Amino acid sequence: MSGLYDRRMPRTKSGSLQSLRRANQERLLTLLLRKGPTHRAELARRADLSRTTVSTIVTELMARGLVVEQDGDPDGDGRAKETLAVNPGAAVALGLDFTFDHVWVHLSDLAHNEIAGAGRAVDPDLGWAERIDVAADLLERLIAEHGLDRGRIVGAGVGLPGPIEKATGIVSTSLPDQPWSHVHAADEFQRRLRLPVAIENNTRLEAVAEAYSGAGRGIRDLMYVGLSNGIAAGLILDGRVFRGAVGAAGELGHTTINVDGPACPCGNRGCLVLHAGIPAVLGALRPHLGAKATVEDVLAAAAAGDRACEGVLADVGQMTGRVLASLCNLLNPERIVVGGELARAGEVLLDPLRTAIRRYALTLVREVDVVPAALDLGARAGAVGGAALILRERPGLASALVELTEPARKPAEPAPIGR
Amino acid sequence: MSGLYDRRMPRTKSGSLQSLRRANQERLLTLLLRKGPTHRAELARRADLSRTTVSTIVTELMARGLVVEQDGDPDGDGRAKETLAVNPGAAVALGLDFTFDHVWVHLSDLAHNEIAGAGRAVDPDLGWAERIDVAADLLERLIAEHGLDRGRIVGAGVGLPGPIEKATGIVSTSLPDQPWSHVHAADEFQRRLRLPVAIENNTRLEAVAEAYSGAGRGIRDLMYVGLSNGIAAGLILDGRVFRGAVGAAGELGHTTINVDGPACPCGNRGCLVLHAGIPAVLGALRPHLGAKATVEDVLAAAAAGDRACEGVLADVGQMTGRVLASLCNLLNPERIVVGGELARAGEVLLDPLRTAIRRYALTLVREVDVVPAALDLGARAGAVGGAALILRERPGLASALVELTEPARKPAEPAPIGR
DNA sequence: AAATCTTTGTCAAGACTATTGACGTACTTA
DNA sequence: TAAGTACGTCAATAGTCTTGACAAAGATTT
Repeated sequence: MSGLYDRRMPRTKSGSLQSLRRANQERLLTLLLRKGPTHRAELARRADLSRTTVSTIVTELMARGLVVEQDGDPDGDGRAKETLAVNPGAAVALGLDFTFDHVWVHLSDLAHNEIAGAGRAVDPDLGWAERIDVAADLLERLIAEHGLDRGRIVGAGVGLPGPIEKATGIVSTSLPDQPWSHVHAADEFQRRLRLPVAIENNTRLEAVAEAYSGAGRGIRDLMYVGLSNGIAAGLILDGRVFRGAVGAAGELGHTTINVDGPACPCGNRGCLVLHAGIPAVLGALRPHLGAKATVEDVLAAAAAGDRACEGVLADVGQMTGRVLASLCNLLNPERIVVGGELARAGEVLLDPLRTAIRRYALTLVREVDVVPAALDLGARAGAVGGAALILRERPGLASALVELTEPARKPAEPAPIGR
Repeated sequence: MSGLYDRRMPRTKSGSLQSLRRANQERLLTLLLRKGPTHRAELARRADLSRTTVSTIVTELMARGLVVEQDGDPDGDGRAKETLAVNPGAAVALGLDFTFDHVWVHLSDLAHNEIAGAGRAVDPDLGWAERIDVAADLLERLIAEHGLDRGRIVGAGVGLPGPIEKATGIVSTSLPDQPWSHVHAADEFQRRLRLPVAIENNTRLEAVAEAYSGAGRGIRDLMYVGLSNGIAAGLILDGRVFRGAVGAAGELGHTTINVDGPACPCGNRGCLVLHAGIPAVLGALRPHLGAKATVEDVLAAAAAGDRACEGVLADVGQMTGRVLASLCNLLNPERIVVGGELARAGEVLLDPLRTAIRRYALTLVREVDVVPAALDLGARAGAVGGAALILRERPGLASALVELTEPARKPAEPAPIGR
């Protein structure tokens, strides 16, 4: 996982006395980041430190602007607690998402609040370098517009289409006409952004957004399923993003559901995506709605009670559910979040999906609950997830925050974002 | 995961000065346990400690008998290194495995070497309590026979048939006639063994044995597939055992491979196990080999070139491979280890399995390599895995080792193993 | 309304640990 | 044989955290 991150950690000699202080600073900061606002005595208990030590460290952190006092609830016996919290404005996380025809940029504060966001449609044929230019342009505007300090951006989570090779950070899609094919994305973004960068597959970022601030909050074993042109999964296993040996985990669309089915460009027959992807849905309804129908049209018609549309969406749910049933047997997730454009069909699709899981999965595992993506983010989900990924998984985030506010540090470098 | 472990950790105030020494002791010990023998300067670099500190700590650890000097390779420039290693005999890990007709007991030293092991066939109808009695009896004999110190056993990894509920440690098989159904195994073994206990599914323990000392050594994302009466997987994801939301992850046998296939007791139709489980194999060959044929007979016949047997085993491989292809798309493992009784068929089965994966999985993920289980452990694999699980995943093992050798500690308690 | 209880946050003194810098040692290379 | 290199150890120093005591702030009881 760390392969995707810049590893210029502050080489503090962990274990030494000098760094013991630093380590404890980071520990308290991490506690505040994870568990939310608390008071000093509680922190002391959690971190197994004395109240005295916590006091001195908190004083330092407050002087650095990383921690602020809130007015919390004056509950409980004894003297009133002085509630402390991480200063959400102390730093910013950046999320970028590149889909085949859009570029999205998102900035979150430390509390996952949206600071700013923007998106722009791009020509599907646009090259990758130009796409980065678009993102840089959007980012520059947001920074200028909101008067942000570049030095306070603690990392960028970047979503790209296709699998990302974990070891190298190269986009290794097998389709040669994809703009990102074989681009060493980790390096490129590193070079352009001068930030710790995490490259991730689009769907995986949507999963992250749902897992940390959407319908999957607090779930350790989560499966996010994106139903759109392709069908893919983003897995959160044991509370962490799972990527697979080479970063290719999550492909669902090419699961065979019908050995004698139609041929697929992938080389097999009867793949799920041929029956349940958006092109298949539109194809099936072409006689009914005409050749120019869009997903919007189908969803609208289904919502209005059109039987044919309802039927096709129900089939999508049923077939997807059958595949998910097997995967539930294998992975036993606690929750499945269904997202992507088709998921907006709602219960017309979800109900048959649930039924299929209950029917085809084993007793214990079919207790999984299946919910629609909760975010009204739509296409922005990927970029939101990118920022969330940084806030949750960037190694040494607390360390970076302390570093960022080092009293005797040289003035922030220019940190060029453009080329 | 920690739910399965006894949590009586030494409540040292981590972060305090007193425990800083302890923490560093444990860190060096952990380094030695994980990375194998090294010398002081190397340890200092790895742990970011000064050579001086490492020296003093190592002296203490040697006085406690946890670390010993070896004669290592005198390579490199400069003064010869004094190679250090964990004293393998400093502690013992216990593995227990309960299959439907056997009880296995295994003791490993800290270097995963076998100290002792034993097994006994039991009546399939035997109750769970009596099975524990059998295990306790075997264990007592081994302890007596080898003159072992009970106080040095640092934990027990226990394999049971069926899924184990992660939160409670209850065996939650849905079959009411299983001896372990609904037994609160974690509690029971805790009570009987007075040890940190990890309860795990049999197949998962076999996976652990392969992962840490067999054909899957060093692989972060590993899939172990057990082919015997049932068909199940044990997953090592991101280097750790994966259990799923309620501990039921790993079921492969009831993946539907044929919608119109025969009915299965699980309620579905055309499950893989109906076509590729041992009963199915024997059933298919009954006209050919007779009703009394065993797996041994089939394997022997296939090895001798019997076309019918070869064909059936090849079919098992092909069908299993088709299912694994989908799972590779989802999980993108680095290696698949095939174990269980049927895996002993060798290439007759593995070759079609590989072919199916290459044919049905996507480009990137089908580079997975597929190997047979390397251990000549046979049925003992589960017990070996139990001990390995303790050595690799027991939280605070290093801590326990230090604790164990505390200079001023009260004499080891009787630690009754029987009732 | 006063007294008591409980818990929080701070202060000063003391205990402990790890580092620094220097030294002797042991082995390799020229 | 001499120089070079890296390892392991020693004494002195600097730094951090804890202990124990105390004032502060609110809740509860009398």
